[in-house]
Amino acid sequence: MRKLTNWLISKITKMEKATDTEQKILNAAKLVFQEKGMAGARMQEIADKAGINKALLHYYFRSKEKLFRKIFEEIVQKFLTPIISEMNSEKPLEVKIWTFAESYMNMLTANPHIPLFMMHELHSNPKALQEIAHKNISLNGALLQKQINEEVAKGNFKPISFLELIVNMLSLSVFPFVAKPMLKAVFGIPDEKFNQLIEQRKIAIPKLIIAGLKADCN
Amino acid sequence: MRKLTNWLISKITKMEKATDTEQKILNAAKLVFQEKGMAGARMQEIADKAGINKALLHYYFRSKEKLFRKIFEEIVQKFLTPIISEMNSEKPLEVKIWTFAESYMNMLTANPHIPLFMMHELHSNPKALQEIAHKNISLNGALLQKQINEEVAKGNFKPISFLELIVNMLSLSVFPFVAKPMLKAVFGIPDEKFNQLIEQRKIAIPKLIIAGLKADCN
DNA sequence: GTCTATAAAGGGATAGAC
DNA sequence: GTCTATCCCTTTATAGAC
Repeated sequence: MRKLTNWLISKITKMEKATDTEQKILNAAKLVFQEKGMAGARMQEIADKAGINKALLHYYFRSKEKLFRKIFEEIVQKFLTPIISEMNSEKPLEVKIWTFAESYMNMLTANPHIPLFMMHELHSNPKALQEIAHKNISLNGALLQKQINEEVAKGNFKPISFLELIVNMLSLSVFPFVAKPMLKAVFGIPDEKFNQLIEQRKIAIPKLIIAGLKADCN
Repeated sequence: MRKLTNWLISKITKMEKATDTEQKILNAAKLVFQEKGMAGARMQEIADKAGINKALLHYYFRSKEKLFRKIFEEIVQKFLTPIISEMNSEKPLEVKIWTFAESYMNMLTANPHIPLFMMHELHSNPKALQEIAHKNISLNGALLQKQINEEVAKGNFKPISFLELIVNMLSLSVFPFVAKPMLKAVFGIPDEKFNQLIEQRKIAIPKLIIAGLKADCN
């Protein structure tokens, strides 16, 4: 009986330690991969940041490749889900435009490295997304286009394809985070001023997008 | 006399070969570095693409680091010079906006990998640009701001900082090239449709920017 | 200048003890 | 589960012949 109890305790302890360690690894890996990319990341650095050693990394995730995929999938999800679910919602078009900019830039402010990381890795391995993309809900372009066309019919908006609209919104929202190092260097912008710029864009972007849509602006 | 002639011919031949080989290396390195980034690039691949062997790479450029810097500087120049010289020109503001979008996207169409490469490398080594930036002419923000303020005073434009304006123009023009792999995967866009999108944006971007500036659009 | 061969370092992955 | 020690392949860089 005593033996059984000890066995249980040990088992549970190990399980807790396991999930704990696994989480520490994932957190460390997320940091390092986002900072250096797949090619630039070093298993040693991930181990150090997680407070363990390389061997244990391979015990949990058999290879660098496997560990990377896990992180990559998670980040792709985080990047795409908000866009897709917002655009697929039944809200009125103008509401979507307003809420998307604010909520998305909030997410990016909390995770500023996501866009550049994702774009870079996607560029060096375009097939990687194909599989992941199919696991997710996909964007309902038809719905969005229908909403646009309704506004056009009412004489409120000029015609535009949903793709153009999304590219415009993504460009204006995401690019500053991708270009942050350049903006800092070329214009000498300190962090504080960058944050102000982002804050201000949560309002400026919807305004710009809508001004571009309005039929009475030539 | 015959000997001297031969020596000269050999010397000249070697010189020609030298600049020729150097150029082949630089071209190959440009391709590989842009495709894989500094960390992902392999000297072997550069040598193969240049039609020579690794040893010769090190003969011309002592290290991967040195070769990379050369390429990186050239690309930064190519990315920044058009923006800066266009914005520093004395043309009227609206003309700048129109010509920038078209000429810049033409350059990017011919060199589609430049933005992502530059952003990625700048992210992993922010100090690198500091030195390069100082070698170049810098953007004259005061001139641009003066032009904006004049239009505001005339009642044509709403107030905006030159930084916001530039970030908007850069975002809309550059982001599609950075996001191309994602757009292809998520929206299933083939190359041909992507090119159409870019072509169409040469006109759509200036229109959008100016609609956002016009005082009579709310 | 260009090559082949090789040194030297880096870094992912495994063996085996605890 | 976690560690130390080590393997071994990859990749940068150099030596030396032609």
